[in-house]
Amino acid sequence: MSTKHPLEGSFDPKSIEADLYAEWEQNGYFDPSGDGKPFSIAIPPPNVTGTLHVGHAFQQTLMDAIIRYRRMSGFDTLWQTGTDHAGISTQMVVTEQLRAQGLSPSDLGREKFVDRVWEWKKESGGTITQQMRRMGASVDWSRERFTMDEGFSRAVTEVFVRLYEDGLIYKGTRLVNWDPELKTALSDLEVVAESEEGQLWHIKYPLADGIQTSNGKDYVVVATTRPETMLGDTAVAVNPKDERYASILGKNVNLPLANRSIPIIADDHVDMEFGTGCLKITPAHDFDDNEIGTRHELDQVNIFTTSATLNENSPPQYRGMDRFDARRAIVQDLEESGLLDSVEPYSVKIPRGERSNVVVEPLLTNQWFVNVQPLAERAVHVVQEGHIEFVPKHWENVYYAWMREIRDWCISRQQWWGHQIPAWYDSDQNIYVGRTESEAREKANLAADVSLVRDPDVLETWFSSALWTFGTLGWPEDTPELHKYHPTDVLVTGHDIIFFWVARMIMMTLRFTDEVPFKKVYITGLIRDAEGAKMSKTAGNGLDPLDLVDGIDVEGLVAKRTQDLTQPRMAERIERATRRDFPEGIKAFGADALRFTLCAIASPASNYSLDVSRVEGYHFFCNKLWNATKFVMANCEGFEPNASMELSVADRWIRSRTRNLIEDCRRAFDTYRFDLCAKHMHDFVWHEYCDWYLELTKPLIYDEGVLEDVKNGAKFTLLEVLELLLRVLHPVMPFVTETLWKQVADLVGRNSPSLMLERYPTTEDLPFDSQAESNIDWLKNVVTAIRNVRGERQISPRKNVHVALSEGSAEDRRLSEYNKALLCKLAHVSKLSWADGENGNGQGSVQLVDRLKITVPFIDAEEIASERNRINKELSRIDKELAGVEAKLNNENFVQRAPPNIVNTQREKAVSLRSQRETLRQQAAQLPS
RNA sequence: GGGUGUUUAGCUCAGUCCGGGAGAGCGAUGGCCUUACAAGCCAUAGGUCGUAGGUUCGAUCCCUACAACACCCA
Repeated sequence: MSTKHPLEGSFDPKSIEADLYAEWEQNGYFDPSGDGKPFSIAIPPPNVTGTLHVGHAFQQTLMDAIIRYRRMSGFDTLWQTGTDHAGISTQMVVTEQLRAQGLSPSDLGREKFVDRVWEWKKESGGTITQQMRRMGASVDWSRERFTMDEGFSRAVTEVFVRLYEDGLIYKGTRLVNWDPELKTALSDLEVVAESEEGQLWHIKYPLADGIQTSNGKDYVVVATTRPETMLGDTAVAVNPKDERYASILGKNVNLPLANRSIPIIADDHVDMEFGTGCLKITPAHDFDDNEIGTRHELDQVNIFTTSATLNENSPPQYRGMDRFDARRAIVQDLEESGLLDSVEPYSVKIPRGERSNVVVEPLLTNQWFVNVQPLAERAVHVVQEGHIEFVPKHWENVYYAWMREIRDWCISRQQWWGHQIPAWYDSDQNIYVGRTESEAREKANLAADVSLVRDPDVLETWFSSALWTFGTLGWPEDTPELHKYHPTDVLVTGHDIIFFWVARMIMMTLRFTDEVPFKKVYITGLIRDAEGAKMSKTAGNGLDPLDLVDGIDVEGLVAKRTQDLTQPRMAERIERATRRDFPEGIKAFGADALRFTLCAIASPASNYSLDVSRVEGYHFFCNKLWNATKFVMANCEGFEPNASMELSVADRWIRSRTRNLIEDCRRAFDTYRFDLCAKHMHDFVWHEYCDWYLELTKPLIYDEGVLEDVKNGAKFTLLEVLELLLRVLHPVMPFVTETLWKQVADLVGRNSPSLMLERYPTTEDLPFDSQAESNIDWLKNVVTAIRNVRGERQISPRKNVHVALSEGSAEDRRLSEYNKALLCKLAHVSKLSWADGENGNGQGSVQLVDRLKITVPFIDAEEIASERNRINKELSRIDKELAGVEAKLNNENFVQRAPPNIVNTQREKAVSLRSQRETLRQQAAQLPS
């Protein structure tokens, strides 16, 4: 036992967080336990190559708050954690490592390469899980899963084979996003389209067979941002309503350079206003054109190799050229032959590979697809029927919109790292699918001497993460965990992956477990910087959550934000902005402060601003709590819980208010209003418990004249409420509350080994006490009124004043007598008396609390003028308010049609305002001139 | 072009289901080192609730149109 008082000094998050987390984890407090109702959350698995960014910190904080709240409420909670294998990212990381050693993946071969990836994972794949610990995430580490684990991989294979057997997986040649550098298909999410400066080329396509347009031209002009794709054109399209081209519909144009004749077709998709209203159609290299091509059964002419160089379908002079070289050559050739009509600057959305940053090419390739239409119907149904509920609700519409227009899902990737597709080919390219090669052979009754080659492709990462909720619980085995914790209760995730992940989880889980994956989906918005700008590496305005926890100096921050920029020229601007915004770097605010901030900004809006000054404010809040505990401990040392005691009105008041807090916080948690939850906690701790209750106990504890029983009552309540408070706050700020709780728990007879295993308070714990509440409300009003006068007149806090009360009700008299000691102490009043009749009028500053008149006598004549000003100001405020109330009451419609209680409220208000006005008018008249 | 969301104090945002007295934090200003906390205490100022209509006795709230901004889809 340390002899040093553990709460000496001020709050220092560093000194408490790491040890505490290790203690929780080692003691297995995060594991599911108890015989309560199960409650489970599956974490959106972060990328194993990733580091914790502010979005993770945000979502995980909310999940942790939920899971801690439920755990404390007696549920048998499982927070399932794990990471995904992030096919492309991981492969790139390891490829980069090899390159540093002068090796390439092909030098190693597939098997050895994959071994290297596993090695990497073992050594470096734990960064993000260590960072999660720093944030206090109470996930069940013992059940941590990885999408490439053996068990999970078995689930992936099982799903693939069953979908194939059911005819829902097929192989086909379709247009996909193709990364010509990584040489693989990409999902839409891995393609980032941003506006870039480009050009729009207007090209003349000569009409065939000597025909002419209605205005006598022997050519049409098409506009394109990608002139090289003209070599793959198989039609020119115009709008069927476009009279300019009606005469040439169905005729042909001679495609320049390629020397092919292609038809002029009509399609509604063509925008008559855009350019000349004439659209070149390249079905093999453009998604829109591909749809048009399908509608009109056009040929698909693929002119690119998988490296995006021109292939044998292009004229000989361009073959082997890179696509951008070809563009220059083609433009030049067109110009020379007089077919380039014009060129204009144009802003183009350029799709780039998220990882490789090269321009992504729509390319026809042979890929595996899931036919999702049959799965989608039921997935829509479960949401419509309320089996899955989106929070906030409006995201359901986004989900429906996507599901209505759902397209087949390309699941194959041309990579080595990932779940290799369980399909084999014979020499005739016949496909055999099975859980293993022998199963595939068996099913097809293949002779042993037929040689098979396995499909080299792997499944995309989203295919495996679609199985996350049930795959992590042991499926396809029929495990007890599946029965107990599936469906999970809530999924917390961002709106950016509703389609890629949420929708696919719903479809796959329904298909294979006949259950929904989760009952609720809490959709979070995007965290932006203090100015509301999107955080990005390019803009250099990102914040690392751990920098907010541990702090970082300005040099470190600048270095972090300017390294590895894709646009190095931004570095200077980023550095300037960073030095401007963070001249002293970022202080160490601790995990609790960051967590509290993240909860506080989690309103139902779809964007939030993360302002560092706000984190600092909540860091101060932690300190406030720390100091309040210090105060309580200093005054309650050796408190004897069995001593006889009497609760004062202040004690009864704070207990009643605490009950209110518990009710508010529970409701906020239950409705996922983390912002309101944080607000309730903050307001209560700061403005009720500290500002008022602690101050109210001082006279009770310090004054010698107070009965011992009353002192005991105050000490008891200080401890009792503090202990409850720490429990209420724990789900949001686990570290500081646990540290403080360990000081307090003994004194109130609580002996759980950890606060996180304690019971979350309920409204049963404390009574509502309306009498105490109105009593203290009165006291607060009167004290504030006197302080107001003191503030305005700049009366030193050290100088006690005399206060005269007059008018007011019998209840005012009773309360003033009852609360006299407290009132005098809090308002620094040395003499409080009731002035009868005319006595005291006109002698000082006046404040009104309802009809009670509070007079603080003047000290000198100079104060009189400012007092007159103050009264006039107050009178004009009252006049304005009264005018509004009277207007209502004079309106017959209001009196007759509004509910009686509303009318009464207004009447009472009018009476009170008139009386106040009268008192102030008299007061003004009596002021010495 | 289609859809969704946002618009409230200088800044960031609450304002709850179900209409009836405009709120918080930060910032600003003035006064205080009052023995838990200057990372603090006390007080003050500041808003025609985006615009225009409508419903209603009454609209920040419900309805319509418009504007600006953001995002998604094409």
